[in-house]
Amino acid sequence: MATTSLDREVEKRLTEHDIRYTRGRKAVVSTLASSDGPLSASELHDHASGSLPLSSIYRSLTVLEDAGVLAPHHGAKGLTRYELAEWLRGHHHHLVCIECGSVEDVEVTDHHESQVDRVVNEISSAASFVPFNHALEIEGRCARCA
Amino acid sequence: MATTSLDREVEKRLTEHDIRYTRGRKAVVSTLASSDGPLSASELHDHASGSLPLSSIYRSLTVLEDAGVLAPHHGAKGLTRYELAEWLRGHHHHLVCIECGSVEDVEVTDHHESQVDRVVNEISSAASFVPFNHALEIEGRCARCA
DNA sequence: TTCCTTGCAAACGATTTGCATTGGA
DNA sequence: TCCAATGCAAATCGTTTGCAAGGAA
Repeated sequence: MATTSLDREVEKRLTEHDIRYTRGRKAVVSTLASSDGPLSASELHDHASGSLPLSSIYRSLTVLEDAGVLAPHHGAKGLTRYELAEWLRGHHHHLVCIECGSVEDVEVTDHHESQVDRVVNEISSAASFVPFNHALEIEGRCARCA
Repeated sequence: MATTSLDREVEKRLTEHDIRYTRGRKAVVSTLASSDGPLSASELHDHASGSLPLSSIYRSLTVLEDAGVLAPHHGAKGLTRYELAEWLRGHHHHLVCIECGSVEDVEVTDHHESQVDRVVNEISSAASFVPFNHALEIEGRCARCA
């Protein structure tokens, strides 16, 4: 497991929070970094071939979320999947397949993003709501299932 | 429990699916109809003062979702909340409060909606994804918590 | 050494299901 | 009547937690 620049950024963030960057936590971060969409605890468990116990994965996920390294994504069947936070991965949206349940990340052009932002701000201010972030989820059939 | 036009629409839909529109199902639909946001099974249970057993509520939710009367919303803590489907409630988006966890519906003007639609279509086609629906979730602080 | 972290197993809470009973068309 | 729907209790499944052992500063 090579130390990447992402590792260094995460480590810096964790150090600021007095949290150690351990084997299990590194495994979770690096697996998520190489995934093209959010993963659940059990998917991470499978990916590690069962070497990390589920309970440890859950604990890592909680710690990393609290430290702002990961962001949760709540999906069908009550499954919570995690992905790297936006300051690490960049802002993106999700394509959720109604057929196979997969979630795929998509980058969005600045042009599109600014349009979404404007809509978000206008909707929010009309409702006296202070927007913090937004998520655009597109449901449909992925290239494989269509 | 008066029979509203909504009741008639739901009943028609259920009849087409050979499903009965019973007491428990009516209670679920009417509670959701008068709510200003999606509700979970236990919230519905509370709302009915415990008169409907949780298992029956879950079964009603499943049946009504399959019939296209309800739509699920997956939120924090793995909670699944339900709301009336769009053909009954109209298209809308959600304001999710990061402070109190409440989910509030917001109507969106046609102008805003068409902008979102365009972005959704362009993102999708670039990813060979066939969009079916979309959900814009705005996270932030609600008027009460801000 | 001193805490933080990990593993395992037991505990939890939301949701599902088996089965006998009830109820609606 | 007859089969779908309901209620209760037991079973599942994702997730959390207590506690003792292991590991990093």
